[in-house]
Amino acid sequence: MDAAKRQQLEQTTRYEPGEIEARVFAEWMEGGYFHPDATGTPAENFSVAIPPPNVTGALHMGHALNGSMQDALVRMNRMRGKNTLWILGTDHAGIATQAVVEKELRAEGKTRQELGREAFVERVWAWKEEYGSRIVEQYKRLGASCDYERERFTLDAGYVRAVHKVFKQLYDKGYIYRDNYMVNWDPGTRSAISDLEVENREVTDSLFSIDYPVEGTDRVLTVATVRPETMLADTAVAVNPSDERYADLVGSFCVLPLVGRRLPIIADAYVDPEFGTGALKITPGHDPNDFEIGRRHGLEEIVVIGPDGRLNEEAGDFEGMSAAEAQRAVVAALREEGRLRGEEPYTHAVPFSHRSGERIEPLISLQWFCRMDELAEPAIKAVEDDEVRIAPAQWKRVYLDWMGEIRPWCVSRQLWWGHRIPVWYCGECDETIVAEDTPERCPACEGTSLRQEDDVLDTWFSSALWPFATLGWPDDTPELRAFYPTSFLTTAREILFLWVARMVMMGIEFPGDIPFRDVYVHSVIQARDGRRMSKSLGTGIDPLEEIEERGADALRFGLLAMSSTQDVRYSDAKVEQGSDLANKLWNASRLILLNARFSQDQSAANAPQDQVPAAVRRGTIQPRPITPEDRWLLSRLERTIASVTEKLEAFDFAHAVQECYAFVYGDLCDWYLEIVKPRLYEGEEDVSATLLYALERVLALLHPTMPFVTEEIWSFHPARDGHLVTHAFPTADPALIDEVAEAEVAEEIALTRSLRAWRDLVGVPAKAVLPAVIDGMAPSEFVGRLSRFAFDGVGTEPVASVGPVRVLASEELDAEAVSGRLGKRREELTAEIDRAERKLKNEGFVAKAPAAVVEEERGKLERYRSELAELG
RNA sequence: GGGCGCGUAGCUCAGUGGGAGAGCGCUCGCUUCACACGCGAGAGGUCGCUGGUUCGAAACCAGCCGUGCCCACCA
Repeated sequence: MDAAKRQQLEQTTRYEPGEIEARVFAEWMEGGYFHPDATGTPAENFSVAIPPPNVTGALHMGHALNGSMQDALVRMNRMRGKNTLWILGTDHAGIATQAVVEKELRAEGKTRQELGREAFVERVWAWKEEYGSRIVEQYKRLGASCDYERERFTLDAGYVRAVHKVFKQLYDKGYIYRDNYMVNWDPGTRSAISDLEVENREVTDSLFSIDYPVEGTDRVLTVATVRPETMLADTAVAVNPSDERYADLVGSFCVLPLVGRRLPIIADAYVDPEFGTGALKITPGHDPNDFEIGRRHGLEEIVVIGPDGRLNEEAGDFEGMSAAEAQRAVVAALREEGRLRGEEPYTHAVPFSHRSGERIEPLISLQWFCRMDELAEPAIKAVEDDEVRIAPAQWKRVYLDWMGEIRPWCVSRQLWWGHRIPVWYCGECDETIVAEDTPERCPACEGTSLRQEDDVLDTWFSSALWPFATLGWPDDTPELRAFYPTSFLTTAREILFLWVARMVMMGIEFPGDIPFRDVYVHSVIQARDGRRMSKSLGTGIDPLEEIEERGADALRFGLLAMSSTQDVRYSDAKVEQGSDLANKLWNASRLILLNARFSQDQSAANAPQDQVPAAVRRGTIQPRPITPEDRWLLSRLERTIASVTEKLEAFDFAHAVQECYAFVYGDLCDWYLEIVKPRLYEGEEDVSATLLYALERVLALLHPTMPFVTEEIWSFHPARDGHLVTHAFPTADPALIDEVAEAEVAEEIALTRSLRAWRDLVGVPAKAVLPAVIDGMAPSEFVGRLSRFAFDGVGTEPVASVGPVRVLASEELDAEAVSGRLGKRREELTAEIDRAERKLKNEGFVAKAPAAVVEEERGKLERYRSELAELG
């Protein structure tokens, strides 16, 4: 360490992340550590494809949590010498992005229709060029060690090729088809959306009962509906085939009020005879169930509500009204005709668009669909066989249940921004051409008047290709060979179906292998008050503000600490705990680095080689334990390394970081550093070596979760040889586990604590050193120093016992307080003895509990009794 | 309607069969030469309720109460 660095370290008594993070990140980028060569095999390498954020997005807590988890694993594996790739990029996010640009246009008083498709799409690209990399920059603030040189976008040229190839192959296999079918129509975006983009909400509507006269009789069938306006499109009335009340009417006709259309009365098992009157009006054009029934019975499909949510020319007098207006008008007309039998409040689940928030209008339209059964089959097997492992375990079940009932996927969207469907229609011979590249002429008639399909693909169609399209598929690239399948995916559970399942299906179908080995479904971080974090509710907490305030390491630590398996409220205290830890590390390091005596012969070029590849620099300083406390520290450290590693590998990030915290605060700082301070100040080389060794390992162990502070401290370490990012991740060394030293020092620590507690309870002045003698053992020097007792026996009468220690009378001691404390201790012991005795008198316990447990209880009783006897 | 969670200290959460834990907050004492974003010592829980299994239950089982999420085509 040169003089300037030493001075910097001496003067900086607090860790200040703000000044450091940007510089450290720039060093990493300059070093090219995040940009691996495409060499090796997927089995040897480690790779992760980031869930691509929307180009319109700003980093939110979900990203920050997700990113913290991925980065922890990515960094750990990189430090293990694996060729590690974390690929990132953004999603074109059809609806969201189109909405942002349309809003801009509106502010200028323009619409996209005025602009025209081509100009509009150009405009969106311009927007993307200007703002699209914002979120990528924000990931850097978090410290995410992505390969920023391999950034991808779901609409870049290579990606478009992949999408076209997939579409064509699925079409050629007969999975993709075009059909007039009932879809979830979102009047807000004026597009069809998939089942997964619909959310059901409880709504209270009116349930209307309407009389439909039966033709040729004076009977009526009373039907119930919450959507009376759709009656204009009714094409039948259905009853249950076993319903005797109506058996004689099946086959005859009703007359539709207001319209006069003849409606066949049909029998279908779907109808519940218990509900209402047991007669159901059938509207195949505007109800998914009725649609199914209609197809079963070959009913006419009439559509009265158009894509704009208004009634069309089929609606006669009601044309042009909105659905709500039409409802009022239809009800009024029915009432006038005396057909309205009743009206009552009715609460039920109603579909709403996840995208626009508007109520879904189910209607029949011409869309592109993808049949999923065949694709799902191997994707089910992959998860059943744990080729793709989903954790926590309950999500495996959820995945399999959903996949078992998978339905066709509506993949077309009536938008302009996105992958325009690679289908062309021939204007001359009606041929439909599906091609990867724009065709010159019709292959059937050689005609050249080809018109491309207007619709674009669902954004998730391209997202589904993410793990392999980003690696260059469909070309056989070095990246694909080195990094596919990827190793790990972490995701929020809400996109398990929307995204994860589809990647598994597409991965197996196209590159021919699963897209990732492990999926970890993480918990949701809620707002501080337990509500959802959401922009619209104003409950979001901005991770960048938190980074600004406490540092990226603090936020990362906090989020990981919060992320147990259950959903959890955002906790400022956990983030603060992270910044406390960073500061603690910084200051403990200052103590070590400014006082340790380092000489080159400590650096062990002959360090034992283990499994860490040569490409990774390994630890360079060897410890020199000479006391039990040294061996204790090293033993505790190795245990911590083993445990933290195990937790990280099991995606148990919360416990991993908490254990790091406990080791640094407890074992290292509260005890070991306090214990060895005298030796350190004397310049002892042995303890210096041990401390530098321990610090190196601690920094490496913590680097995956707190990369900035550890990298910065490492820059002051005398053994430093390059950045910490590529330093070897510590492997626990079982040779350093020392049970004897651990037990011995643990006992001395316990004694120190009880001596301190005793003094506090008796009210001894903090600085007073109390005379005492100790029976039977010669404790380490630190026990007396840290508890401020002098075990030299200089003093008068013993006045109290604390374990093996006899405290001697001195003027600092208040006799009354001492005897008070003594009495309290007697009470405690009596209670404990009573408890243990009762337990041991229980015959069932002695007979059935494991011998070790009984023995332990006997030992305790023994100890309590003898302590009580000593107190007199 | 089906499924999955959760209910533990004032707050946020750990803890899957052998004497209730962490962080924050609170109380008391310390400007001890790494750190006052610090150090030391404490107070504070009939572990939602009721039954059951067990020598032993916060943990396992059943029921109930409260609460959250996912899936679902009864108008």
